[in-house]
Amino acid sequence: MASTSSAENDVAARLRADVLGASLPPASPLRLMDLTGRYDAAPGKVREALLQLASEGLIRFKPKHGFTSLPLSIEELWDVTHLRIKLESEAVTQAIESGDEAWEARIISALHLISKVETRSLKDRRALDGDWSKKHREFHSALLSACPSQWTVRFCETLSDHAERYRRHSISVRAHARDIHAEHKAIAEAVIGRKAKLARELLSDHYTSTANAVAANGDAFETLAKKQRGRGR
Amino acid sequence: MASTSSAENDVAARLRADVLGASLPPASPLRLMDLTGRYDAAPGKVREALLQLASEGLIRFKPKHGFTSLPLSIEELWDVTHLRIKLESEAVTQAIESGDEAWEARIISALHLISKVETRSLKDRRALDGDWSKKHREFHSALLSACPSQWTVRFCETLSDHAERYRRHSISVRAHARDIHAEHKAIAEAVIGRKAKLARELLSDHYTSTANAVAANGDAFETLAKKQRGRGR
DNA sequence: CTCGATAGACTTTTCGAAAATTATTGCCAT
DNA sequence: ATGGCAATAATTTTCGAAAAGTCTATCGAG
Repeated sequence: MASTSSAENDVAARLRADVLGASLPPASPLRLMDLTGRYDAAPGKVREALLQLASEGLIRFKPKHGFTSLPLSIEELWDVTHLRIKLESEAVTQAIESGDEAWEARIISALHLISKVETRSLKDRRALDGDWSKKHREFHSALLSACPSQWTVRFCETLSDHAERYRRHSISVRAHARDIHAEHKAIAEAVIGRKAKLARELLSDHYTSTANAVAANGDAFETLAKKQRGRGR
Repeated sequence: MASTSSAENDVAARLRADVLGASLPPASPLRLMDLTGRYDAAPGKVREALLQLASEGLIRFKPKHGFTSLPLSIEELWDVTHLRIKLESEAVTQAIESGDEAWEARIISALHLISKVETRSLKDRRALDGDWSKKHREFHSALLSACPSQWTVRFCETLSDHAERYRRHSISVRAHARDIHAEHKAIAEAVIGRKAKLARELLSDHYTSTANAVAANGDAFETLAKKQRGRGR
């Protein structure tokens, strides 16, 4: 979360991208030796990366039984979504109160970069998901970057990761790209215009409709999870 | 947080107790080899424990420079306190809505155990801090144990750890023992009586007055922190 | 006397094989 | 057939020495 300095710990970063990016099936065991092969790293290094992800709640760890990816559940989806709305609304309100021009510039910059990726994705329509997700994350992070409460933004980032895991597991991000971009633009304008109440409402709608879209495909992963669970025991 | 299975990983538990219990000075480097001696464990094991604490934000980690304990700052104290009030109020409200008899029993049980420790501390007045803190933590945990939002509970526990770090660094917990016990009793009664609004107010007062007591001694650790910081660079 | 570079000491980090633990398979008795 | 038991296989965990990196102190030049 705060400790991965990008170039430093490559394995942890790639592993996280795979967990978040739905490259790994949910609720399945993550065998240490498979991963040493997959990432070409020493067992100890992989173990360290796995432990780090476990501490963020992205995977589960049972002391002598190894690691497993988490199942997806509709209840947790809504838990994450509701809490995220609550915390992020608060964070944005505080950011609006104490944000300066540099903060506004960061938001506009991030919004621009998202739209760049989106236009690019019209031509080259595969595998932009990772790129788009990164810019999307940075946009929401920019919104919160003027919030004086470090703990609030930290929790928001954690929830953001988990929300992304659900999003990437169920829907193709490009599916509703146009709508989403309009929403982002509206949010950015409300925030920079210092309209806290409007911003909160837009943010709430934004996350709620995303969660609804995920939940619509939710039956799929619910049954999948059950199947996996049944096999596991 | 969730991954330490008590007896399993001894070093991490002891290290955490020392960080929370103010046995280690704030804002000072945690040298790997010192700790291997202190806990009589292999370097790798200590490193693992250190990384775990770093992921919880209890210590800082710079990739090739090792670990340092965190400084104490009044701003962070209030950040933790305010967010904790917000989240824990919400969690208690939800717990009140959906708690059953077993939940009520857990609260009463935990309250009883606290008072036991407090009466015991009248005779044997030293080194009960660790024991009292443990029971105190369990009481607040019991309050939240019927909250259906796992994420809210998890964040509350993280904040609870950090609040304890501040408390233990500045004031002797027994100092206001009688007042605190009355507060706990009042909170328990409000919660079990399903008076959500009252419970929220009491909880808020409880944490605010603790934070005030810590902040009153705050000048001490602020100057200490400055001295350490000046020496460090 | 100040500044910069180089050598040395000290810390952290990595790696891979050995050890401990758990899961699986095949077998025998009931 | 079924249920328990033992041996085997697979996997995780540990350990310590070697390697890479960082900080400090000394020495020489300007």
